[in-house]
Formats: sequence, structure tokens, C-alpha cells
Amino acid sequence: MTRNKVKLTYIADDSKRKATYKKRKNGLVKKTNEISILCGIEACAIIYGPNETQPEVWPSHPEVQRVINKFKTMPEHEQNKYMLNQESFLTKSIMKTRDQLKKLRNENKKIEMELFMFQCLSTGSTNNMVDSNDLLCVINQTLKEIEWKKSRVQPQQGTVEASNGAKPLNEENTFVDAHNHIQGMMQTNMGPMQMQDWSFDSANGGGNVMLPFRDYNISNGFWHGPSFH
Amino acid sequence: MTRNKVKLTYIADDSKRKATYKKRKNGLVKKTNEISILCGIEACAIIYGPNETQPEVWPSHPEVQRVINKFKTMPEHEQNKYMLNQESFLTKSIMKTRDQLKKLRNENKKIEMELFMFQCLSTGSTNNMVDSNDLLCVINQTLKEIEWKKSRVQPQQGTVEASNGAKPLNEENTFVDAHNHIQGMMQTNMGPMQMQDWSFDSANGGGNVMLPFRDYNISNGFWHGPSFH
DNA sequence: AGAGCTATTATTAGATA
DNA sequence: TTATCTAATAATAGCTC
Repeated sequence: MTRNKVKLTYIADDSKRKATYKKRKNGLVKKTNEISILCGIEACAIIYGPNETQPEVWPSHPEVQRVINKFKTMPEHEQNKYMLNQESFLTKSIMKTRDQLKKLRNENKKIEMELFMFQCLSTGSTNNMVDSNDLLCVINQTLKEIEWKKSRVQPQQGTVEASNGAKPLNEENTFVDAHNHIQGMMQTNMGPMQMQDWSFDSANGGGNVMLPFRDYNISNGFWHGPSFH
Repeated sequence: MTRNKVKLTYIADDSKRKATYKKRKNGLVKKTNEISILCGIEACAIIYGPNETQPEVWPSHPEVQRVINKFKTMPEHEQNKYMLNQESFLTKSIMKTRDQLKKLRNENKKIEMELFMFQCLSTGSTNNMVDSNDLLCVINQTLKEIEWKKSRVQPQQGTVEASNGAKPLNEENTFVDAHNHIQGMMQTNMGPMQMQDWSFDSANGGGNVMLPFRDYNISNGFWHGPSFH
């Protein structure tokens, strides 16, 4: 878990495993102690060390006995009812990981879509090959985010000018906002892009469409440049 | 443990305690799972939730039963022999903390001593009020560290000059090294001190003793300036 | 209540001593 | 071996939605 990220697999090397065992046993006992104090509950841990005949228990022996007995005297169905068993634990883990993956995929897709949206806006091209529902969704999402941004700055509108000289957000600036938004998105993936890297495209719709020019170009409505996958 | 450092005390607030319980229970179970896989051992956790009738166990019920039985069938003295009970856990914690305190105190003392050593070297004063054994010890330690430093640079001695223009470490430079060492020590406590903050003291021993001059002075063999406690 | 975020603190793997 | 250090990952308290 540190220096290197560690894989959750049996540690084959004897001395490494032993060292890890010692460290983690201490950590586990510490955590058990903490939860029982912080939350005012009873908890016990039983750990069989590498030498099979040597269990380590926490807290004291009588406490463990008491907790164990409390558990054992409970009817079986009661025991199972509230049991957090290994299976459900693993199921939860898998679900969580899958959700995270899903989220990452969505983020990737969003980035791709925003890029594509930008391409369409830039070139006016309509011969696209993506699901137009997806694209619409992204455009709406982007607009929604712009609206949200605007709502955060609205109070200052028309009264105070930002000290950095930025224009207040309003309807007229929507496209510039979109541009900035997309630019922000792209910064994450290809390093910061400066304002001077962009220019108004006078060939497409009369000056209100901006094109980036750097290590890439757009032709036939598609992106030719750094990959974003 | 985060955002704020948290005190190890019962959490009075109901909803906070409940939230903490949930988070930490998951953490505990995760850790239990990890140690058992990584180290190929058997371990179980039994946790009684805030609602007293609802114990949560890990891993599965049969596993817990098996581990418990293994523990219970062991003769009492065996159980106690390898037991990590609450008392010894607390004792260990206290000892560890005390050791850390001791260490910090030693570090403080060392810094004070080095400072004093510097004063003595600077002024040639002998009317000191510290245990001369302590002082001797610190001087020896300092010299040892200087030797160690030298040994690290020795291979380059007389052949390559450092690119930053620093002189190679050798006998002649020992005092300068000592000065640099003490200077380094002091940087930790009072911010960086530059070379130009020091001057050779021509009134004391002919040019090989350096004195700092900034927000402090040395008189009667004692330090008058920032406190180092 | 419960799920998600993130600034912090805590744990710890690997390296040294 | 066992202890200590530290760079890096992991856990999580308080917050927001």
C-alpha cells in the first residue's frame, strides 16, 4: 500500500510476509481499539499468526470470551441476519469497483463528446458518426454547467468588472464560455492551452467561432492530433 | 483522523458516532480481509453495532465458528501465552509515546548544545554552566557526523571540483564544515541563514572563527537572541 | 438518512541502520 | 533480527447535495 501499490495476493517471500503480518496486526488491533472507544461498542479480533498454534486476540481474554459467548448464544438465524459475511463483502467490493469504472468511462466519453461538439461547432460539419442523442446530452450538460457558472457570478453582472479584466458571464458571452469550458476540459489532457493558441475562424460563420491551432488540425469534421483515450 | 485530527474519546453526537461506526467498520473488515489474504492466515472480527443485539462478524459465520472453536479448545495458559491483551497494548502505546518524547527532548538538547558549542568556539569563553560531559559528547557527535560527511565525498577529493564551486571536504575545511553543520541545524529553527550573515572574527584566534551577525549577539559567553526551545 | 468529495491525517512497503 | 525512517498509498472527518 505504499512506496509501491501492493497487490492483494498471498506474499510468497517469508520474511516479507512476516514483516507485513507484524505491521498489519498492530494496525488492526489499533483500529479495533479505536472503533470500540470512539463508538462505544464491543468488538474483538482473533488473529492466527503464521505459527498456527499462536492465536492473538484483542482485547483481553475474558472480553473475547464474553463477546464470543454473546455471539454463540444467539439463535442461528439471528446470527446470520446481521452478519457481514465474506461473500457480501466481496460482492460489495466488486460493485464499488464496477461503479468506479463506469464513472471513469462516462468521464472519458464526456470528454470525447465535448471534443466532438467543438469540432461540429467549429466546422459546421454534420456528417458525424456519433449517436446524436449522446451528443445532444453532452451539449445540454455543457449548457447546464455554463448556466450554473453564470448563476455563481450573476450578482456582479453589470455592476462590478472582474479585477482580471474578464467579462461578466452573460448571454452574449455564452459561446466564449463554452470555449473556455472546453478549453478547461482539454487542459487536463494535453497541458494548458493559452488564449493565443486560439483564433477566430473567419472562414466559418463570421468571426464567432474559435479554432485552436497548435499540434493538431480538424479536417472532414474529425480530429487529427493528440489522442484522448 | 482527518480534516481535523480526532481525539480518541467516545463520540457523544449520535449521528456522528453512527457515521463513524459505519465507515470504520468497513475499514476494519477490509483490513481483516487484507491481512488474512496477504499473510495467508486465519483471522476474524466480531463487532457489536450500536444496536446491541446486532453483531457483525467477518468472514462468514462458519469461518468465525471455526476460528472461535480453535481458540476455545486451546488450554487457558496457551491462550494467554500468546495473547495480545488490552493491557499490554496500552502499555506498549505509552512506552512508544514516552520514547518519542525522550527522542524529541534529546533532539532539543542536542540543538541547544550545538548552539552552546558554537558560542564557546566563537568567544573562547570557558565560564560555561553546562555539564562539560554533555558538551564533549555533542562535539564528538558533531565531529563524527563531519567525518561521515567527508567519507561520502572522499572519492572526489583532489580530483573533481564540485560544480557549485564548493571546496572538497578535507582536514583544512573541518571548521568550515562544522560551521556549515551548525548553520544547517539552525536553519531548521530560525529560517535560512546565508553565508553573508557570517564573518570571520579577527579578534578571536586569527581569522578561523566565524561569527554570525543578525538578530542576536553573544556576550559573557551566552546567547542573546531567538529562543530555541 | 445516505452517498460522494477532498483536505487531512494515518498506515505502511521498502529501504537503512 | 528488529527498529527506525520516509515516500507513497489508504482511510476518513467534515462537508455538500
